[in-house]
Amino acid sequence: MMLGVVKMSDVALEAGVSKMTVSNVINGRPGASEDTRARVLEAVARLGYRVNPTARQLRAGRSEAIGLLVPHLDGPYYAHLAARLDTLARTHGYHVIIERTGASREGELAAVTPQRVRPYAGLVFSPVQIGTQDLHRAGLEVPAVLLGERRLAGEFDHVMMDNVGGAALATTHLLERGARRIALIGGRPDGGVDSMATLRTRGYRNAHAVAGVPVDERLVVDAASFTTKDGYEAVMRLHGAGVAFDGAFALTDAAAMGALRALADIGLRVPDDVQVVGFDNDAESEYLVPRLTTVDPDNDTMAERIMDLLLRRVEERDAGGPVADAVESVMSARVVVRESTLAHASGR
Amino acid sequence: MMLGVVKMSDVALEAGVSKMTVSNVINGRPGASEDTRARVLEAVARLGYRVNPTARQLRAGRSEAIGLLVPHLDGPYYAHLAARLDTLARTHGYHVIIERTGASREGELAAVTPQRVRPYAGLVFSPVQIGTQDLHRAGLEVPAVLLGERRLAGEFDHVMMDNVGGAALATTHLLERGARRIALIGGRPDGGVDSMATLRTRGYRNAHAVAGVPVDERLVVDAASFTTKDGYEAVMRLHGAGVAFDGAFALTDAAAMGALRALADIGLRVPDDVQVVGFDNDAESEYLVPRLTTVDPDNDTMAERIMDLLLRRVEERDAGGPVADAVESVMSARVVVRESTLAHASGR
DNA sequence: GTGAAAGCGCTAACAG
DNA sequence: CTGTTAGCGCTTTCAC
Repeated sequence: MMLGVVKMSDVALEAGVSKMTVSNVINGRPGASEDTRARVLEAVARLGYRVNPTARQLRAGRSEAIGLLVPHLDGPYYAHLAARLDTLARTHGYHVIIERTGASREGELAAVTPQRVRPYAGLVFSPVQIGTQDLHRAGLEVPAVLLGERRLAGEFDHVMMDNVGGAALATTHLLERGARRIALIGGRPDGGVDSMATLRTRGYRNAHAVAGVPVDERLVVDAASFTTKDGYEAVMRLHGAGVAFDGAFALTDAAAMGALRALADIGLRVPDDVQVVGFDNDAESEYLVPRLTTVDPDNDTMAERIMDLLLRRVEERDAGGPVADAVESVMSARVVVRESTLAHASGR
Repeated sequence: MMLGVVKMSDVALEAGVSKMTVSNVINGRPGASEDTRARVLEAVARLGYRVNPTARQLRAGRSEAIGLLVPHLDGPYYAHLAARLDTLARTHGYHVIIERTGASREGELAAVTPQRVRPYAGLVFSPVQIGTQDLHRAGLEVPAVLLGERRLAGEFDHVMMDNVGGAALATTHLLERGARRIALIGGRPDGGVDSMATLRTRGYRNAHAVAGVPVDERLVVDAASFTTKDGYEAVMRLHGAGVAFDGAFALTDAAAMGALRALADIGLRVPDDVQVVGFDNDAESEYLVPRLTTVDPDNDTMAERIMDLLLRRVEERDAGGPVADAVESVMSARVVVRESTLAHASGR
């Protein structure tokens, strides 16, 4: 049980070989006799040697850490994704490290600077503010998979959830159950750049158009950052303004939860007076009172897809071969029907 | 806009000085004329130079990253803590990197190995399975603050929430509101090592003892990992076994949420038939139906305390001076009264 | 099959 | 005040 840090030269000494041979054995490179290999491994075990990732990286640029850059960890969404990605990564000898960008432009730019990103074998990045141009300018040096709401044409693999489609599904579900005045909690007008909010708003409008139901613009209310509190306040504002509604589509389950609470305070029954649908299928949504109908964006499949693409890129880079074209992958969403919408269609 | 990575020698060349001078200027070390300093900084700006943290670390062992080792990110608890710590760290030029240990012994041991820990300036670690001995054996080389449920005597600073006291407060609150048969959702018998569950269970028993109310052991039901699902199932088991109760203390807000849902399914009204208290004061607990009375462990103050202690240790180490004794700090909890317990005491 | 030399980008220690 | 030398622990290159 020697004290101090054991380094490769210690192992070399112990095994009676050179550092280089130790390095070769440890990295599973060919060109070492069975005998030597065994001696080295034994020395490694005896001394409890572990490579120093910092040194390896300085020299080889390699590491076993995958960076996950997320705007925040407030809700269960990114936390769950992180857990999922980490589990997948570990089956391949990597592990995931999470960094918050704070959802600000500066935060995101800082997080993708070469010196912050270099320690990672690969990067999973969910950009909120910055676009392909910034990313290109930042000169991202490590394999990356972008993740997010917006379509980001460019040189990076990109996995998106189907925001427009999922929102349309949710809205159509409400329309089919007889709702005609559907509040959109967290809705946002189409602006310069797409975001989760503008895309889901688009889905809401599309569904109305298809069904031939007009949208009363007063039903579209913003909800700052889609938290429970924001959802609560949005419904309260709606009620305060005297806008009547018989359905509510909240852009997130968290916001839906706040909306449910607000409806209870107002004295409106769910689903009898107002039917409610959320988006995300958080684990908790199944246990709300009433249980929440929601859009399941299939995050588990999404996580698998992300890790798949990223590891492919990492290997591709290690192999030093040609670089495949960027892939764009859109996950498909589905509606999970629960108590907050009527069990039976009430005509149409 | 030169391509490739700009290194310190490039800056030195550009500024007409040596690498060492560049290093001194960049690190704000004294001993550089105003003139030189200006020239260097200008060159840095012109070339867009940024230090390579890997190299710096290999040489100096220093970094600006603080590692936060948590068992999981399932609930809002650690996610919120991470956000809080990160915000605090950034005001001091550090940033927080989160790693999941998976709450397993192996996961925790792996996370604290020298090579995993070395990249950090400091460590915040919430151990679940491993104890002071393991930590000592692991030979933690970086300043660390332990965080957690259990009392961990030893060489490390330690910030704890008041599990026993908080649980006693919650239980006393229920007793004062007239509850006499209080289910303990997630309760666990005192075993070899303290854990969040055994400590809160102890508080529950203490409060009963003080009030002179006996505990019916059938009211103490385990709840695997204290999730919403676990809370739901625990109450259902209780009901299935025909155990009556007029109060419920859930070890976490998440479990309380599941308990509320189960009570609704059973047809018991909260707080009229059963009064419910949670623990954590999650942001969502205020928006549940009914709003949840809960124990607020004062996580924000806790985060400040943690960062405070850690940065002090980091500076201490940088200064190379004597090492101060380990500090143990227990945060104090309070009860936040909401709808899930009766607004007026009903005698006693 | 194995090893010696060189150096990744940076900084501590000392010399000037 | 500024520069030179050495070396952190590892891997790439190339010789044996």
